[in-house]
Amino acid sequence: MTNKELADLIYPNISSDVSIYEKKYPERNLPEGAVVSRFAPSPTGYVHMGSLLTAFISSFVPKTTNGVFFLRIEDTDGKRSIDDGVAGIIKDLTDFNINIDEGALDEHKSIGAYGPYIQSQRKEIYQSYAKKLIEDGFAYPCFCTEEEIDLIREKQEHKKTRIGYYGAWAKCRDLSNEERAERIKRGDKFIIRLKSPGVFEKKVILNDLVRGKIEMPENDIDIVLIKSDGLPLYHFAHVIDDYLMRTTHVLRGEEWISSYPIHNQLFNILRFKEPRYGHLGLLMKIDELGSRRKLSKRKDPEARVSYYHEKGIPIEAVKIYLLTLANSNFESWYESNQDKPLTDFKFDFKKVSESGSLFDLEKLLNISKNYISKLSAKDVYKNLKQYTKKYDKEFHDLIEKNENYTIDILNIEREQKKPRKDYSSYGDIKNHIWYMYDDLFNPSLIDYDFQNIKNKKEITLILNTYIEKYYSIDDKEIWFDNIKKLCDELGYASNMKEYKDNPENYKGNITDITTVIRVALTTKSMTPDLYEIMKLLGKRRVTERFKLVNVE
RNA sequence: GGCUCAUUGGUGAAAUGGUUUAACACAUAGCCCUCUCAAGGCUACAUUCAUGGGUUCAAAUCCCAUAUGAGUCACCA
Repeated sequence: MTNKELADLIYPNISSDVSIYEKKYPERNLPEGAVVSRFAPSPTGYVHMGSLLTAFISSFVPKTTNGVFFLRIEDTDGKRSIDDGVAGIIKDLTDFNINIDEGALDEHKSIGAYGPYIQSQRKEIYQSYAKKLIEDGFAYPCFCTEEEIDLIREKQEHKKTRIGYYGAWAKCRDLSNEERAERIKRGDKFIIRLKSPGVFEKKVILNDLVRGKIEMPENDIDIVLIKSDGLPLYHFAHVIDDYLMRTTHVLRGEEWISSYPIHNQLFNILRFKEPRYGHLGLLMKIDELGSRRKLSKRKDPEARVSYYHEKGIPIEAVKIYLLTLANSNFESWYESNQDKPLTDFKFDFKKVSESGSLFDLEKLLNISKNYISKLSAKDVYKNLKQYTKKYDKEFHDLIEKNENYTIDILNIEREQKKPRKDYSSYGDIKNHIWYMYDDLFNPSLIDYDFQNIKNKKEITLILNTYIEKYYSIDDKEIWFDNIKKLCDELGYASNMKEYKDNPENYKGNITDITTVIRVALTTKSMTPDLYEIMKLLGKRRVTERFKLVNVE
């Protein structure tokens, strides 16, 4: 019995003429140096930050080279796929402004001429190539059960030899076609395995975009090509898809390095042009015991893309952070090109970190702080409104009701060469400005702490004297002069240098006085510029809040 | 266990055989400025690049061994 006859028996309704696919998906007509890259996740739930990083880089490079970035859904494992998985991925991507040129839009729709972009819809293509491989003697049906495979592994472990289905261990490899046909006709379950021509002692070299040359043994394992459900395994699907979709650059996590020999072998056997590979370091985190480990979706909230939305960390800041992790020369580039779009940055694979980066939330927050500080108050307001609409409805309604007032608050010490950097995220803003709103200002719940001045009578005296004789908010200098006069009248030093020289001459100094006023107005001893706050509060509210203190 | 990769300060890292007594950024500490805070300015923070050998006039940079960490060895991706 010939291979062809066997192949026809296995796939009677599939054509092994793969040239139709070659014609259907021709080489792309793109300018010299254009990169075609892709993001190929499984729909297993929300996107991991590490995946987002590779997705981001994958989308970034085509943009700077006039190439194509596409999305392919790898759902060949029915057990892992979840409902709405595709929608979740697309949402995470669009939330991070990662736009695809081609690919799946949802379970049924897609854009681009190289589809379908969902692997479960490409079954026939894979089977067609599998059939061809059987005809050419590079693949065969394997009837081993799970138990038999386990047994082989046990024996190998016992003998301390390499584990896997290869060489003499591959029981079904040397079955005769007659025997194969007989078992198929008998209805035995089977899968399609590669008849690997590899020799373990020989080496293959991966010329990695980020790591340079890596030498590995050839693959000699008869890996599974097609599972018993008729769908391909990752390796087979990857090779066929990225060839047919004319991918030029495959960017993926470093966990894939060790399967490169398989991919290389498959590309050779199928006579496909191999794409370039870039293996990115994994995102790490220090765990409770002080050792490094992979950032885990299950254990670490910050591994989830949704975490940043909940916190209100600007997408742009996360992108900037991701780029600083991804490319070591990005940070200095950004430093001097803040006004330019991120896509102007020339991404360099050689500048990609080879070891896994520690994910540093602190640094991200700092980047976020800087980023927010450079926005206009109006933009901050807009983003804050959008954020609170979803995560803090009460505050959302409040700032919407007081739009201009809120913008004024957000503008405090903003329009200057070195703006304040108070807010590390939109979720953080309320903590900084809640006291500006009467609705949130509930001093009955709070203990005032006036710091140095503890005497209630003295506090009342300061506040009363101030409001009666020295209150003024027309001009910052006059305002400050008045505070100084208040100090002089009550026996506090209005000049700090003088106070430092002769502290015994005074009851205290100007900072004690401003602290009393500040705490009375805000309950906090640390706030932005007091003058600005009073100006926005206005005399009515200042008086009211002073009275609240007096009541005590 | 086999194979593979990695290892520079608290963190991200630069440097790829010689202007390095290791850049820059975050964090930390101190000082200055100052109505508080934040910001900003200044200063401090690895005599040393996991350890041990070797090559070289010269090594964080090349080689070997050891240690540690990571990844991978599925009809998962």
